[in-house]
Amino acid sequence: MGLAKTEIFTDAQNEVAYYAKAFGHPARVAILQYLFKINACVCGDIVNEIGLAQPTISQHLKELKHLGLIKGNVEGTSVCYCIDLEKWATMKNSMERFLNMDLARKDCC
Amino acid sequence: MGLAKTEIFTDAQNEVAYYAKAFGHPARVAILQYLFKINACVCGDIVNEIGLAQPTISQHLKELKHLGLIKGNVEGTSVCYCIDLEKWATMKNSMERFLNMDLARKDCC
DNA sequence: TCCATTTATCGTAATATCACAATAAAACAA
DNA sequence: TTGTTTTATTGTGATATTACGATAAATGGA
Repeated sequence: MGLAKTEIFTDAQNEVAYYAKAFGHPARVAILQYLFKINACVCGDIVNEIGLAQPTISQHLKELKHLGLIKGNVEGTSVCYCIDLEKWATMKNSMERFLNMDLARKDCC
Repeated sequence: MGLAKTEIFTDAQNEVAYYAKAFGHPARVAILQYLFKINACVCGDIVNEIGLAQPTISQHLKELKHLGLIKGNVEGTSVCYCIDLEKWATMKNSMERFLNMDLARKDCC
């Protein structure tokens, strides 16, 4: 079906999956890293930085924007993207709660 | 194309994407949480715990096993799955390095 | 106004993912 | 051996993802 049965999972589980899915493509990982590196907000030279076509980058940016992890400010003919640090913190919280499951666990099998 | 251009990204970027992709489905998140919760290793009552058909669970388990995050021990007719804590730590390291990009960053835009 | 620049959107081809019914395979019990 | 239980595999339909050429839309400058 290509369609996950989100109804049967908890909000927390769906949230982890939701964010993780966004990081499930190296281009989006690279875009986020680049936006963090270039402290000042940067626009479409992301296309030059990453080796993908402009429509492809635009598509990835749209997904990240939809998640709320980045914001885009229109500046003349170009758009300046940057990380939404508040949202990043929220996401990080959710992901870390998941990743830290191992603390408090003993060995197995 | 439905095919990511992994060649143009760094190993670290691809690794984050690789793990994140696995967490990109709530069923796999739920399976891992369940395996952590049931400290003793657990077999196919994962199917009962999660509300998905047996072949579907088997498929998700296969992916997690392929990643190395879980191990399966055959015990008679059933298979006992458990978290591979060592691999989990490796994965966590990779993910946290990515998630902690924000430390050391100022505000933007 | 007309053109150049930049980004977004559309359309589409190739591939991947998700879910499950049907069935096979493996192991044990009677 | 025959049946039972448990898990894996196969096959398939529905949908999602990735990538990009072509084009539209927006803005500023000549």
